[in-house]
Amino acid sequence: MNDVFRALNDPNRRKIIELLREKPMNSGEIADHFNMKKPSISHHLDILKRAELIIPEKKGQYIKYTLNTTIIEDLLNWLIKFKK
Amino acid sequence: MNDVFRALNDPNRRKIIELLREKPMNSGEIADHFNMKKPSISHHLDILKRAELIIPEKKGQYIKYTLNTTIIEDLLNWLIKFKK
DNA sequence: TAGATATTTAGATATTTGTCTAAATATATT
DNA sequence: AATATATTTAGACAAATATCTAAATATCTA
Repeated sequence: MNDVFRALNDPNRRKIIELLREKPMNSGEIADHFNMKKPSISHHLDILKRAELIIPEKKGQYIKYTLNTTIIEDLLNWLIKFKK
Repeated sequence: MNDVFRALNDPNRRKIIELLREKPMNSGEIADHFNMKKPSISHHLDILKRAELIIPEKKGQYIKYTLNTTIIEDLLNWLIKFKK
C-alpha cells in the first residue's frame, strides 16, 4: 500500500493515470501531455509500475502502458474501512 | 486532493487515522502508540489537519482529534472514476 | 500565582524526491 | 550495416520531508 500512496502523491503521476484511464498509451504519447523531459516521464512511469498501477507491454519498439484497476480496487477497499 | 494524498503518503500518518477510526484521541494518547517524540507527532497531526482528514477540538488543556470521514468520501469518489 | 501538564514553534540535519542533461540500450527502417 | 526512433540509466542538484532537541505557549490545579 506504501508504493501506491507514494505513486499517487504527485499531480503529474495522477494525471498520467487519468490519461491512461481513457486508453493505453506509450511513453511518447504520455510525454506529449506534459512540459517535462522524457527521462522525467520515464521516472514517473517507473514509480507507477512499481506500485503496479500501470502495466507495461512491449510492442516492438514501443512500450504500451495500461492502467491496472486491480490496485485501485485494493486502495478502495483500504479506504472503505473508514467510511461510516 | 493534493494535501490528502500527501497526508496519506506516510505510514505513521496512516496509522494515526487508523487509530482515530476507533475513537477520538488527544495527541498524547496518539503519541503513546509510536516511538516518536511529541513534536514529530504534532507535525504529522498538522499535515493531517491541513488535509482536513482530522478535526481538532479544544477540550480544556487537551485537543481532541476526530477523524473526518467526509474527506475519505471525497477520495473514494475520486478513485471510483477509475473502476471498471 | 507558581508549578505541572499538553501541545506547538523554531531551528538543525539527514534523507528522499523531482527534474534536468548526457549517455546507453533496444528496436525498426533504409 | 548505418541511421533513426523510443525508452531507460547515470549522475547532478535544488527543494521537500521526517525527525530531533530546546524553547515557547496555553491551560489546569494546588
